[in-house]
Amino acid sequence: MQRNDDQADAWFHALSDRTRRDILRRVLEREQSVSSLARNYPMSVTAVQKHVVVLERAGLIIRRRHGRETLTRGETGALRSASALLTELEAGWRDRITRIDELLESDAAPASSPHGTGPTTKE
Amino acid sequence: MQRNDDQADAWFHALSDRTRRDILRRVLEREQSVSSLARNYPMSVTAVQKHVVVLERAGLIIRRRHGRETLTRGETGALRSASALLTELEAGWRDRITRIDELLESDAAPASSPHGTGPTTKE
DNA sequence: TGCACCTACAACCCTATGGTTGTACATTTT
DNA sequence: AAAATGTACAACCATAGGGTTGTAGGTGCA
Repeated sequence: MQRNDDQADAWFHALSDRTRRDILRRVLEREQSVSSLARNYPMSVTAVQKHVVVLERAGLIIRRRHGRETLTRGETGALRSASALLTELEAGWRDRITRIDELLESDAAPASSPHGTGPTTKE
Repeated sequence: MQRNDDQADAWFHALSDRTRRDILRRVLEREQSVSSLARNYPMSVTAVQKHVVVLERAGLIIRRRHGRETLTRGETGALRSASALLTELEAGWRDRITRIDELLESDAAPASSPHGTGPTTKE
């Protein structure tokens, strides 16, 4: 149950930055390398690379090595789950929200959760 | 168009904190005062009050004065819009995303947008 | 009137976040 | 082989974020 909160924290934090949302938009359309993505923004490649890492940790994208470049593609499953979570929140299905993992039909591996201990919010 | 990004920034930032998501969950069920909300969390009333303000600025909740207390209730319209945005993102309706305002059929007044200038992300 | 309660807000602290530059290394290309 | 490209990562900086305490004012009630 704590794990779901971590997951949601990561999702929404990743989505709270417009650059990251734009990156996500692009890699949902087609797989792209970091440097090709970076050309679209007024910031360093490193900055974009960091954004990509954040998206990856949140499970919103998947990266694979291809030669010297790292191709990135969007992970629609996680996005769908995030959307579903909001719908559940609105609907008040409080106790069903624990089942987020089952919503992920894709192979999205959430990777590590860098987010530390938050408030105990449990009830 | 910039306004939509501000709106989305506010939405997802507000949702990125588990305490705020929990507060939102509660006030979607029933209208509550700040101090009554605060009793559920291991933090000061002031901290909770700040969270409530963040949610309000994001347009996710609405507050009204009732005597000495400030009652808070959830705003389902904004939540629905945020969910719709994710769906659009996933579907790749890139140019339709500009219409967020129309998605808000409710009377959700987005209030002020304290979020400053971000990256130019436009394309 | 007096006291308790609810809220608001300023000031402060520490950590997280988004950005930078610089270095290092693997892969392509010439 | 040499140069260019793509990534990764460490170190650093400034600001935003989440928390605290303290002060102050409005409302309810004995």
